[in-house]
Amino acid sequence: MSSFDEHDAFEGASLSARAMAARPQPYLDGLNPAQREAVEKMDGPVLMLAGAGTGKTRALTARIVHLLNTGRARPNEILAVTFTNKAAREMKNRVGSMLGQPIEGMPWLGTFHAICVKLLRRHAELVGLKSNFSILDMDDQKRLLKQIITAEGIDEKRWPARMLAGIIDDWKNRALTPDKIPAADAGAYNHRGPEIYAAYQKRLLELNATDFGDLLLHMVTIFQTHEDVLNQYQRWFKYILVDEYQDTNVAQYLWLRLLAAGHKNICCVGDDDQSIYGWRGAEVGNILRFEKDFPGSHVVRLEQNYRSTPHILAAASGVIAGNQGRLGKTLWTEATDGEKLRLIGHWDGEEEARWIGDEIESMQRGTRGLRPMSLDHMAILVRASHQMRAFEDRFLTIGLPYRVIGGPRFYERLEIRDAMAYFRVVTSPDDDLAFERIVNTPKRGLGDVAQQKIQGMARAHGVNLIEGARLLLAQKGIGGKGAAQLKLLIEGIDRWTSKLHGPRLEVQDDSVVDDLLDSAGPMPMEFGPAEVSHIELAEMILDESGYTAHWQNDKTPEAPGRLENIKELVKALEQFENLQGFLEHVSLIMDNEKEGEGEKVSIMTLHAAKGLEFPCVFLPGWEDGLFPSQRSMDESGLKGLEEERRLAYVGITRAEQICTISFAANRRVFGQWQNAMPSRFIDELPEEHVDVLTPPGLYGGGFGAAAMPKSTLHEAAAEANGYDSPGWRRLQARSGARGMAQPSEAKGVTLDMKANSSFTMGERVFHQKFGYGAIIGIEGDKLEVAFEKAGDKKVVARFLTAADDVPF
DNA sequence: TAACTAATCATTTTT
DNA sequence: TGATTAGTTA
Repeated sequence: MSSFDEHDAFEGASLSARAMAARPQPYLDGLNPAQREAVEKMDGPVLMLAGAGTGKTRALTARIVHLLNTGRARPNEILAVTFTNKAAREMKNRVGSMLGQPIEGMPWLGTFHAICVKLLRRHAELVGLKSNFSILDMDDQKRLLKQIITAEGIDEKRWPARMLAGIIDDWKNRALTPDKIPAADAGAYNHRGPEIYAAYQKRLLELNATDFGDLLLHMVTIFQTHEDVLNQYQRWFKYILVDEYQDTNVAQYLWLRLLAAGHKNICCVGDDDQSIYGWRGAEVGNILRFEKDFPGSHVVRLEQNYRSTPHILAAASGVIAGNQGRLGKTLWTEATDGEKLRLIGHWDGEEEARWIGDEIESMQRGTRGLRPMSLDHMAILVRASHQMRAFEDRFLTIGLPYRVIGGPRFYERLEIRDAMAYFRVVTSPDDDLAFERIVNTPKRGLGDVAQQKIQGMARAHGVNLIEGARLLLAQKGIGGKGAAQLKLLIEGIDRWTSKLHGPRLEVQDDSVVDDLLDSAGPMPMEFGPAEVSHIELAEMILDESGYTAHWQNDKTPEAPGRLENIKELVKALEQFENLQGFLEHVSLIMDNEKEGEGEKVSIMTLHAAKGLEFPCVFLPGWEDGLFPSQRSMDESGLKGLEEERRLAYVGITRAEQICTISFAANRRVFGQWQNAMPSRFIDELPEEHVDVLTPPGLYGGGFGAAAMPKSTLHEAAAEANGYDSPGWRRLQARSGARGMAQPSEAKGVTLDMKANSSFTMGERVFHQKFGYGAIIGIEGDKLEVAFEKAGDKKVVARFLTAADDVPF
């Protein structure tokens, strides 16, 4: 470590390569042979096949450090691409700590999207954009498409904008510009797809905007049509590293291949068994084809697992073995002990949630001779986000702290999007979508009619909406209150825009692209420093527009929270140099990693769980149709099923020590009760690595000690297609006898007796739905209770029980 | 123009 | 079932 302090690794680029090689290489210590091979094989294409939990990130970061340390590349000559911002951040941190100093000098470590934005800002004019283009989110994208569809007179009921957005995204993922749509796709969207796609792209250019897919697509187009530009970057990026290569789509693949064609030093890391984003264009084929695509490549397999017990690995391997056409890996571990996977069936989804809640609480306490486990070490991984609700409901009721990962995102909230739209209007005046959003927010008396007039004027003169509004005012095309308000708004926008920049400077000569490549900054400076800080400007915009006041005057209960969020937004600005930088950051940051205090159980989707690990993992909802998802199977057939199976593999391999799989016979879907068979993946679990748990009994395990016979798994597995195995039917019948006879409030009935005994003021009580609370009023058998989570409620005594007697 | 009511639709997964 | 959206009415 300290050796790096003595000789600065970056400045050392001037030293001879040999001197560099002589440097100590502590980061190589402790790598296993495969990892070490992946680090030291620096030249030529390398495919690092890294199974779950095999120390992939460690190898990847060591490789970067090794490249730097041996003088093969300067920090800014390494292109390191990840999929998520989180992964990028983590890599940055780990490289930094391995080097013993922060890495300011790696401007090209980031997500595909972030790197493409940076590139596209520099070459925007090559595709008809200005470098201050906006990045539309999916909502804007949909609104724009809707406008186009409506203008085309298409029945939006039959051909929804959503569907069109999906089709266009798909084309962009496949790097297809409107002129390259294959004949096979001509029929898309009622045969109008290609044509409307073209119109959409045209409109985006007019708005000086891109959508997500464009960021990559435009860069691929530029590379394909401007050899000089491509050559510069090919020469510049001496080494390329790609994380999660199995998740790349065609556009990303092309982008990488174009860039790697120079030095051919590309190292792709991935795991074909963890490819779970096929639905959004990822091509497992990319990783499967690697050796063909990059001749002379070297393949390294990381197979030693440092995460899970042998039982968990064996179970995961057993499941994934059902897939065809894998590159093949055999995970192994030095660990010996550990519990088998646990499998349990439930009557319905609520019972499943209840059981898992109980289980979590008892693990937290420490049961069965196990040490108490922190809630932070437990996670519930679901297939679809709607499954989360059952757990949230239950955990709220029993007061179990939880955190939802990947839930509604901060930047998707109404007030945040509004505020951002104001900023966008100022930084990118052509962004009509942003203007539309704010023109009547807060209410300015500018309704549909007025907005139509502005639109019409803008279209007639071929200008943006702001100019359109200006013309409309000048021609007195609008009157009354609205006119005055609109005038105020336009004046405001002018004022804010003028404060955005300082005086204009001489524009730099952009002849030296290499200089640009060196810098991490977004753009060459064209303006001097602004007189007002961007933070002050933001506050000014929000105040003067009346947006802040709008929420201050709002009396709905959520208004204070929204104001709070806006405050937070402004605070977040501090970390950026200007509004543009901030907007860009926000549009690319999709994660919401707010670490609340206190330990909490994590709830997330299987997709969100990729790359994470927990000592204890619950995998609920393993029912055919839900998981594997019916939709996946319908849409993509065997491919879909295999992706679902990989999802199962990802889920199981998240667990370090304890993995509990469960399923329910009945579940409410859209308010409708539906029943389902246990997932076919359950049958694929190797029996010898699974313990089948007893379904929870009524009144403290009354259903006898006889566990659901172990033969269930076996029997079900034996019947290749059938799920009405005797064992399952038995379970169903049993649970049914209980569940049907005494529906949801079975426990409540027993409680009634106790509930009738009198409560006293201040007593701590428990309610099935509202959770814990204290008695604050008594009127006969009606009690007023201040619930901790649900607030004050009047409740009939029979629904309450003393908190000490809390059931199950 | 804005607030209310009815109808519809959705549940995969996200940079 | 619940949220969002379109359409209707005041």
